[in-house]
This record gives sequence, structure tokens and C-alpha cells, in this order.
Amino acid sequence: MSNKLILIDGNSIAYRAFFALPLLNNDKGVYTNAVYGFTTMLLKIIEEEKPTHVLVAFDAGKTTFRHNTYTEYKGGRQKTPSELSEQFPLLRELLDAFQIKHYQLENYEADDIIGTMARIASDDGVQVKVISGDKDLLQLAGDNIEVNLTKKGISEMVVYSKEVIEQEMEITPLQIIDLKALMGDQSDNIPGVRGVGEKTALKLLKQYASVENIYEHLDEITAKKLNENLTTYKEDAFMSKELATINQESPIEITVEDLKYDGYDTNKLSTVFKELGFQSLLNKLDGEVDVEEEVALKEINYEVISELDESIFTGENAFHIEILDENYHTEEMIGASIVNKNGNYYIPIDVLEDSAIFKKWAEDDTKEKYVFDAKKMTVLLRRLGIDLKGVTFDLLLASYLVNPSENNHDIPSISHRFGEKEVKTDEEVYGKGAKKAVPSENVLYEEHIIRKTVMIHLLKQQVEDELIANKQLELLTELELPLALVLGKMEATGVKIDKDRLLTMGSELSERLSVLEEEIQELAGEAFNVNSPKQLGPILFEKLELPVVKKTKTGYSTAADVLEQLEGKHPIIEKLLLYRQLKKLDSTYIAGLLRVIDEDTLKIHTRFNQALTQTGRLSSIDPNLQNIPIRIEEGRKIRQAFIPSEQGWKIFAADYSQIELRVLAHIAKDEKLQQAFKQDKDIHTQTAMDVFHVSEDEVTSNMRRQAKAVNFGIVYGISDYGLSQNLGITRKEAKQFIDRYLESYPAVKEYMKDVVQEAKQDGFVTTIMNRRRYLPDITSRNFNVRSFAERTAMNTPIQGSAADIIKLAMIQLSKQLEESDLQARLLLQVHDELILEVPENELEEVEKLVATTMEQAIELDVPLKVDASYGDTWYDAK
DNA sequence: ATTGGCACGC
DNA sequence: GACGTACGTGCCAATG
Repeated sequence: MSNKLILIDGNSIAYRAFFALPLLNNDKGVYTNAVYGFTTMLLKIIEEEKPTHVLVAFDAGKTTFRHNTYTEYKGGRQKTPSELSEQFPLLRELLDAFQIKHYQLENYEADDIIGTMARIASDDGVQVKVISGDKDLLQLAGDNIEVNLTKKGISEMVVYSKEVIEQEMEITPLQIIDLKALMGDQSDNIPGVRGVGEKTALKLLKQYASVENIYEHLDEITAKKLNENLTTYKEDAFMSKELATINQESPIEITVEDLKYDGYDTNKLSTVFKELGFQSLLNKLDGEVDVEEEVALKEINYEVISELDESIFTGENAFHIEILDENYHTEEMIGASIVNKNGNYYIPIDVLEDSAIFKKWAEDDTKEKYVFDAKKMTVLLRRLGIDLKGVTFDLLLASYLVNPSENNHDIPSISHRFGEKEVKTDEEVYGKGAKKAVPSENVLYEEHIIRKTVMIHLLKQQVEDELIANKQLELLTELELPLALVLGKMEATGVKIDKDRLLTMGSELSERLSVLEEEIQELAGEAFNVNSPKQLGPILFEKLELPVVKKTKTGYSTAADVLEQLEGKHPIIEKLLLYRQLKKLDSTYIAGLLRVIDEDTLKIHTRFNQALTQTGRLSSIDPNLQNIPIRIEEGRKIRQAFIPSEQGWKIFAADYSQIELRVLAHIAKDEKLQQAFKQDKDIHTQTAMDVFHVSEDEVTSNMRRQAKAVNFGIVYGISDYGLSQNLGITRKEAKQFIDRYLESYPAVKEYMKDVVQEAKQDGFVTTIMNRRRYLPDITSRNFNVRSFAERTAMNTPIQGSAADIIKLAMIQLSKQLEESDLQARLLLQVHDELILEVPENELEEVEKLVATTMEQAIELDVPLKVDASYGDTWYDAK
């Protein structure tokens, strides 16, 4: 096999990566984006090219031999940002772990090292590939030498062989030097010939081939000004050529043999990846990481309890039950543990199940329990007939409140963030994917469960201290913790489903879908998978020659907004749109829901994720009951399958009217907006009046529609681009709308300005209940990244405060329902809406109770308003 | 097993 | 001068 040498322009690639990627940093606060980009590129190159030799060349120091020729060389360049320069040492460390040689040479640039090495290697018959982001390197392309330039970011490369260059630029690689000599180079501060740009330079080179030859035939050049310029700047031209020429005779002290690459050391590299926080790249490495490399944990003692005795409990106990998979409604419990001052105790589930002493302790409000995921523990114990009380700390919720943007809120990750290493990850203990299982040896998992519980016990104080420092302890103890119990109860209660209704709807849908599928294929003139955008694209845009509206990364976009623009151009379009809609209903809502119905009770039990969203909202999974269709009648009918669990009960729904805009009126203290809500005006009409400066009866439906979209934008923090997409107008018009809105509500404008300022100063924004969201991107130099952070700063207090308020209402409502001995039960929360099931004879009382509780959940400068309704199914509660 | 495209809700 | 644009969950197809 022939040898293959990869020469990488280290500085150039690092720069590219740095500017292409957001400013990531690892858990130690060190910036790593350039190193990350460099790493992904290396992995890709190694995999695709399978090189036998590799070298990464770096620039050395500030001055080079070129500065002797021209002191102003590379003058006027922006200083390397410190966020990047601090990454170079990490980069060298990374290359060492890759076992890739790197080299720099005093007085020379990386280009010269690469040029010299490329010459030597190609003379030896080695195939050479140069990798850079700098076009200057193209001059090196030759018989055995190919140059790859990064394109758009760093993920993609364009290959320039000698032939490609000659074909595309119509000059030889070496003439690139002459080109630069004539036209100069702004970035390197190479002057070139004044008045000669790319066009003129190419024309001259086509005729005369080189700078030298141009000057030999200077008298032939008749264009007066050009001739004059060439004459005046002759010296500049020759100096520029010298500067632009890569030195292929640099005094390098390395040989091709030194650059031999034998693959990376998986262990070393994985250690470096872990240090840098490149978790996602770990599984891209070849080979297994040696288990010996893992630092052995310190020994831990624990006692396996075969019969529970009250003496093991103290006043404060960390308590944990372990399950293997996520669904705690159905999953088998593996084991439990208690950790306190007295010791570490492992409790087998059967012991726990049969113990009256345990039940008494768990249900005793005065016995304090520290847990990880109070909601999960509540549901698990409830399955054993135990009503958990006295939970005073939840590590999951506390960690989430400290920083919602951390995406791993499991015990080992939290522990590591707080510097506690004595616990393995679940993956290390149980494996992953199909291989996931409880170890056959008891101690292996018993120890793991104990260690996790030890962490809960150990971290309680640390995390609580952080919450106290942030003035967020109340948010945990008065809001999220009580809410966890309410949610646990809702999940465990579940929602009853009319299975037959779903089945009937399903068969009707299948029928219509197969007819539609046939019609679509007929219109397309061929059989294909209608569900595949990849197959559909070519049919629409090549075979049927419909105009291409939008492209995706991989091909033509066939998304609904694209299809809508094509409506009327071909009969296939409307059928496709309908097919997509119905397919969604069938697969996600009919088949999806049927799959998760409990066979015995005909109920479904969702799980609310209370520690996920960046704004403080809940999310719902398995199934997601927060996105059941409502907008289109056909989909809305799915709601007919959601029924009360008992005869003679009703489904009851209560939703906040415009809670986000009311919150905005409150926190921005906008007189005009507050007035509108105090007078219970139609807010979109009011906005239209204020934005378009018209009276109420002059507001057209179109004006109201546009005002509604602007309000939508305010609530969700969308950009002018997003608004333009929603309204089908230009970005400029959208921006005008937003500006006019802000002129109409000056206090809102002021608030938006202040909250961005606050985020810049503090690094985070807060909600009414002092929930935080950190926004490190707010200082980004990248316009888009920064703009996004700014919109987030404006939007999160609004959406997050609304989330706080409904959470408060849920806690209060749940308490009231209990105290008043009503049977009505909370079932679901859909962001601004609560769904209950209610006995017929309680309807009147519940209606009053729910409305007042929600409206009085918190006192704002504007009233909160709730609309409520009920019916025999969720569909009818409208 | 993971990714990309698409569609549903607020 | 170009970036890529509210947040979630889940389905299907295509790919490694």
C-alpha cells in the first residue's frame, strides 16, 4: 500500500473552528470550541483518509522571515481573541493523545513547513493531502499533492487537485502566487499593484503567465492607467510575489518517517476527551477503553437489611429506590436504600414491601427524607400502597433549579459537578441498549444503589447552600417540591381512554390513508413510499417539475409550508397535505395512544418531566399528553377518546386567558397594556388598535390577525424572521411591525432593554418566583448567537413566570380539593390549562373553586382570567 | 442505535 | 458577509 501523508494547517483550522462554533466551555469554564471542532475534523480525516503519516503544523511567534522583506506583513490584523489563544495548549495536548506529530519553526509560518514537507514527501512518491482553510495553500497542488479547503464552517471540505484548480480558476496552482502578487491580499496586508483586482490580474496572467513576463512585455500594455500603475508599483509587485510564495526549502528538522501515524491511543484520548468534556465524542472512538483505566472507587460498607428495625432511622435520611428503566409506573423495582448518620442500609424490595415499620416511617411527615426525584419515589411507593410524606429535599429538583441548562440531572452527573467522584454512572454498572441489565452479582448493584444514596445525603447541604445563596430555597420547598407530589398523584391517577373509540377512528383513518396513498402514487405515476421525504422530493421537483421553494441539508424540503405554497399547481399537493395530517393522527395519536393503554384499567399514565425545560414549563412523555390535537377538527376528535374514569363524571377544563401577556403587562409595568386587561379587552384587537392607530371598529380581521401574530412573537420570543414566516411577509415588514408594537407600548420597550442589560450584567434572567436561566451567549461576538440569547432574555421571564403561576395554582388547588373533601381530581396540565375529572354533583362547586384558585394563585397588577368548561369527553369540554 | 425531516401542542 | 432563528415529544425513513 502506498503511503499517504496528511499535512494540517493547525492555526488555520483552529481559527475556522473557533469562529464556526459557539463558544462552548467545559465544566471548568475553559473554552473548548476550537479544540472540539479540530477534534471532529481529525476523527473524520482519520476515518475517511486512513493516513499512514500525519503532521499538524503551527505558526511560531509573531515575526517571520517575511517581516524582513516587509515589516508591515500581516499588519493591521485583529489580535487573536484570548478565548482562542488559551485553547492552543489544549490543542497540543489533544494531538499528543492522538499520537499525531505537531511542529513549529522559529521565523517560519505553518505554510512553509507544510510546503517543504509536501515537496519532500511527494518527491519520495508519497501521496500528500494538505488541509487548511487558507486559499494560499492552493499553490502547493501538484502531481502527488492535493489541497483540501474547509467550506462553510469546518465540517465540509472541498478537494482541490491541480486539475480542479486549472479548470475552475483557469490558472495553474503556481500562478496563484502571481495572482496574489498583482491583486494583493487584504488579510495578510500584502499590497500588490494598486488598481489591479482579481479580474485584471487574471486577464494579465492569461496573456503573460507570470509577473516577470508581464514586466518584460510592459510596453505591450496599452491601457494607460494600468500601464502607469504597473510601472509605479513594480517594486510592490515583486515584493508581494516574494511574500506570497510559500517557502519550500524551510530548514525543518523532521523527516517523513518521523510523521508515521499508527492510530491513536484510545485510553489516552478518552481521558483527554473526558477532561475537555467531549462526552458525545467518546463513543466515536475505536476500540474499548481499558477498564483498568477507571479509577477504582474507595471501598464502601453497607448492611443488607433482612428485617427492618426502627433503630436504623434517624431524624434525617437519604432514601432511594432503584429501577432499571425509565417508566416508574410499570418498571420493576430493583432495591432500596437508606443512608444516614447511623450507616448505609440496603433494603431488598420484598423486605420493604412487607415491613409495617417502613410504611409507618415513610408515611410519617415528621421523619425527614432526602430523595432524588420525589415524584418518582411517590409513585413507586404508592404502587406498594405507601403514601410517602416528609420529603424535605429533592436533589433532582434542586440541581435543576440551580441551573436548568445542565442536561444531565442524574445522580452521578450532579455528583461530579459538585466534585464528588465516588459513584459510577448507571451505564457503567448496568450497560446500555440491549445489553442493559442488573449485574448477576448482588454487591455490584447493591453498592451502586448505596453510593447513589450516599451522594443524595452528601450533596443535600452543598446544593441547598447554593440555592440559599441564589435566594431560591423557597422556590424548591414551596413550589417544586409540593408540586412534585401533586404531579405524582396526577400521573398515578391516569386518564381513562375510550379504547373502542380510538380503534374505530383508527380503522376509518387507515381506510382513508390507503385510498389517499393510491391516489398520490397514481398522480405521481409511480409507486413510492409516501412517508419518505427523500423519495417524495425528486418526484415533486424533478418529475413533476414543481418549483423548488426551500432546500434542506439533504435535499428538497417538502414541509407543509412549502407544500402550501405549491397548492393549486398540481392536484397531488392537497392530497399530500391531507395524507400527512391523517398519517400523523394515525401513527402518533391512534397507534401511539393504543400502545400505552393499561390493559386492566384502560387508563394511560403519562410522566411529567419537572426538571427539563429551560423556562420552567413541564413536559410530558410516554405518552406526551400536552400535544393532543385541537386546531383542526379531524384531529380534535381524538379528544373524544379521553373520558372520565367513573360513571356520571365529567371532564373539566380550565385555561388561563392570555396569561403570558398579562404577565408581561405586570412585569413591564405598562400602563396601556395593564389598562386593556383591567377592562378585559380583546387583547389582539387592542394591539391592532395601538399598532395601527385606528379605533376599535376600524380594526379589520387582517389587522387583528397580524396583531395576534405579533403578540405570539412577543410571548415566544421569535425573531423578525420568525414573524415574517408566520405572516408570510418580508423580514423588513416584520421588523416594522415589531418596532411599531414597541413604540405603542413604551414600557414594554423599556423592559426589553432592561432585561437584556440585566442578563449581560448578571449572566442570567429570573422569573416572578426567582427561577433562573443562565444566558452565557448574551456576550457572544456572533450576531445570531447573541440575538438569540437576547430574545431568550426577553421571553424567559414571561414564559417562566406564567409557568410559576400555574404551578402555584396546582398546589393550591390540590390542597383545596383535599381539604374540602371533594372527589374531583386533577388529571393533566397543558402549560396554561388544567384538566380535571369531576363528579356531576360537584361541578358547580369545582367550577368556582378552580376558577378562583387559578385567578388568585398570585397577585399581579393585572387580573388573571380563567375560562372553564366541561363535557362528557375532553373534546366536549370546550 | 442515531440522524434528519416532519407534524402536533402551547 | 454569513451565520439561523420559541420550546418540547414522537413518528417514520434512512443510515451506520
